[in-house]
Amino acid sequence: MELAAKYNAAEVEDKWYAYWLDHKFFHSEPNEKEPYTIVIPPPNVTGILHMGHVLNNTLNDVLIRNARMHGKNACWVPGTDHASIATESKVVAKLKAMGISKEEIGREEFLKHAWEWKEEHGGIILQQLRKLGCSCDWDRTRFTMEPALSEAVINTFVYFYRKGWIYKGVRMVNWDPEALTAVSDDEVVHKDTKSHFYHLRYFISDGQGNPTDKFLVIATTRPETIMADAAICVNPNDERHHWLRGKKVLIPLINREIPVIEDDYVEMDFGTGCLKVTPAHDVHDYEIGLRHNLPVLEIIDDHGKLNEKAQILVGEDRFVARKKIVKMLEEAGNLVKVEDYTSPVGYSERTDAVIEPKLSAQWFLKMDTLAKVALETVESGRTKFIPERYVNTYRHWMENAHDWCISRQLWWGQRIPAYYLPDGKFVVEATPEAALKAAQAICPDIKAEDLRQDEDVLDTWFSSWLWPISVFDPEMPGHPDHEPNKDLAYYYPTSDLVTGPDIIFFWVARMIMAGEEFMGREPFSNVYFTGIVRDKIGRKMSKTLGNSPNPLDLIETYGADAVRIGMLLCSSAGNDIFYDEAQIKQGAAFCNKIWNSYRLVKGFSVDDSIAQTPAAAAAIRWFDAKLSETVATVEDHYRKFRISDALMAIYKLFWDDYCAWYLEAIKPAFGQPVDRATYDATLGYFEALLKLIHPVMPFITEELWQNMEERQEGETIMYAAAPAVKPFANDVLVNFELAEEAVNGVRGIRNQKNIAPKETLDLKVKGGFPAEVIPVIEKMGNVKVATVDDFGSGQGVGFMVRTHEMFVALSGLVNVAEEIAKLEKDLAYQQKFLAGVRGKLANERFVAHAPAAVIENERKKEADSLSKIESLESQLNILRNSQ
RNA sequence: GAGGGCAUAGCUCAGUUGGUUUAGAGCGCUUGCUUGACAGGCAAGAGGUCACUGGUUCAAAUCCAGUUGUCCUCACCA
Repeated sequence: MELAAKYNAAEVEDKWYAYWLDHKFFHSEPNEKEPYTIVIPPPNVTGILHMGHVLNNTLNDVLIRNARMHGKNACWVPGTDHASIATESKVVAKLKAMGISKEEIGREEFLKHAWEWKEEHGGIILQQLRKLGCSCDWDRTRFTMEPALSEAVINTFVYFYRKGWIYKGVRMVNWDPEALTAVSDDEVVHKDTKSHFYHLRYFISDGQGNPTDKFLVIATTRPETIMADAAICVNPNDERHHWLRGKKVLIPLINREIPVIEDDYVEMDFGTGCLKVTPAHDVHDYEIGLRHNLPVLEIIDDHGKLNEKAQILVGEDRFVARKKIVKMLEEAGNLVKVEDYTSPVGYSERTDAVIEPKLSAQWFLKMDTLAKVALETVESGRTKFIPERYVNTYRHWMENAHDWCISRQLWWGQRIPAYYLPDGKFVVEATPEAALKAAQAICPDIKAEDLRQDEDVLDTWFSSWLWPISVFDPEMPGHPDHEPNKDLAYYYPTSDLVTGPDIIFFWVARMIMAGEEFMGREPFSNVYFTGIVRDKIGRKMSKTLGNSPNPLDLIETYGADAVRIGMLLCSSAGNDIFYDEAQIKQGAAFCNKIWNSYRLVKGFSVDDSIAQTPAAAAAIRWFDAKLSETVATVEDHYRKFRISDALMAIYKLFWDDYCAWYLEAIKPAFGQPVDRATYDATLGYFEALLKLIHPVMPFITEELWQNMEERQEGETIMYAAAPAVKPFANDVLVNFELAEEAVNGVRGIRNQKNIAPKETLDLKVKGGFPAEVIPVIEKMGNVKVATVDDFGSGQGVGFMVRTHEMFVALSGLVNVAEEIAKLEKDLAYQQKFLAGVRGKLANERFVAHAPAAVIENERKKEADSLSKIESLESQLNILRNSQ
């Protein structure tokens, strides 16, 4: 096959991806082989690919392809997440643009729109993953809201309800006034926000609802909530306020009378020591209210606007109301002062709206047992975290886990299977039919139309926590007695999970809980936490900053292999990634290097009749060992999830060892053919290199592998066996390194003296140097080597390769005074070094305490140093005599 | 406020349980090369008081304590 002069990534990538798909190479079925399983962290169904996905899925693909080439039955299950809040708000926005509100059209109509949206946008991100080269088993693609998986979720709800771990309760929840739903504690982001501390004067009531001239001062950041005040609270130990005992005060502007109460919760030295208690609109106030039996008066509605119970400013948004009421308070003489104040305020993770604490009826799942078990899973090491330090974070959360608020006031999601009877009682059943039956057991006359299903849906994480189970066997969850089906029995537990640390609680922890609860064991053996992708100067990638490149543009420009390399190059586990396009360029350059190294070899003409050169023989002996050594290193890196180190080891093997040394050593002179043995060995090494790098660069490796010889239809590098480690002699490596250093020495001298590489030099080497690599030195250094006992008195420059002395003969080019100065400097250093080593060896305590190997090493240093000094002195003598 | 991570070359990072002289790599930088696959290349080179202070040890980038800087997680005071 002819090979293009340049690598055309776009063409090659589409061709081979289609080929892989056609042959179903990504598809896995249970068989007798050992499984290697990954479930994808399901991206939001409406999402589009960003750099974080690129990093995550490249890592996943590297692991899965590597496992496949190591003979495992590799299965990577893809899919998407219905992402209830994110998707619902997108659909709401779309409808809004069309002038439609969701309340107007109702639940069923809205869901139709949502499904339409899903059908239209849902597949995009999965298509984009194909561009990246991801070898997902697309036949197994799942969606968290597809019927089977939804059923699993509902069954799970029923299961926990029957177990008594799900309960409905009125709680203070985090209300998102924009999305109009409660969100869990974990979905609230606290941000320091500039606001004001308003000091307000509350007058003491005379008992008839009239103000006296006495007053107290409270400090608040939320003056718009004073109409909902139920009491003023002080610390019982605060003597400054004892005079207030039993008194009542009047809420400014509306003059409603409220009591002064005492509670330890109030800090004496914060603010004025007086706290206004607003049970309906603050979590702590709610608790104080419970302790003191205070009435709860809600004055803010679901949209964050004041309602009629506020009496004033009705219908105003809470923030507008704040501004207005401050003015009113000032005019009424209740405003003492305003301070600037910065305090943490909760925002909704999804909509960025300020969270409003709100009292409402929600469903909760008890966490205590689940968390305890899941903590043990990780502490025992049955699931390992990489990097390990995330175990600390995990433990902290697990030990403080609150019950999980699982209901959401949304429509896009699995609807809670609770059915209310007209009298307010409810039953929990998986289907309306079962619910009717259950209801009739309570109240025999009841009919289907009398039952009303709960309006709320379940938190998205309540479906994704089943992911490693439900993708294989959707019937499994909720039926603990159910025998796992064939797939689940084979693929569960999965092997590795690659995800970001930001969802360690949302998702990872909860999958472990579900895994332990339903399967009795961990859902995965290893969790690899990636870092967050940041830009070059460390900022998070974001749409608003515009610092996030479109991965598809990058793939188009540089090729998917280059993008994959670029992301992997500087991605050690758990460290944030500083994205820089230069890394992708480096990846593209590497593709180019691989391509051209193959073009060189392909261009050789082979002559079966000629013998192998000694240089080629030495190079082959060496590269054989070097390859094995590197493969061992790479495998070790993979085992430890040091993916970027594995990549770098292969990169250097390919570029430095194979291209710069091996190919140069075996390359025939221009116009000359190469012998058969060398040619075959070279192609063999090239194929091994392709296999080694294939998990990282799937496309170019397939292209070249297919080009190397006529392959059968259905053959692929994807299933080629990874190069194995063969035993090798270490001295083969050491001897070649000596040759490299000798060549480097000669090149250094050329550079220094401005001698053209073409000019052949005479190199004298003292006896004892390994003879087998001398042809390599001659070829690579363009020198004629003579092994001698003595360098004689000719002009030239000496240097040392470890303990071996070398001498390049040069006439007329040597500045004797300069050389002498250089040698003297080296000599001085060696003498100082020797003194250091001898000092150490003279130290009795060192000799007494240090292990024998360390002392032995010091003695070797001493001997080497002595020999170097001797050599330097003899060279100096020669030079001095020549003057 | 509580807990945790990190601090090594201009940048991004290794440094495998303390022991090779002068602490490594990739990129970048400097210098020189139409070296017959590749200028997306080749060759040579410069560049680091291992954040600071103290301690343990025969021996510390590595272990311990403190300081400073930085990042993250959790909680949150009205």
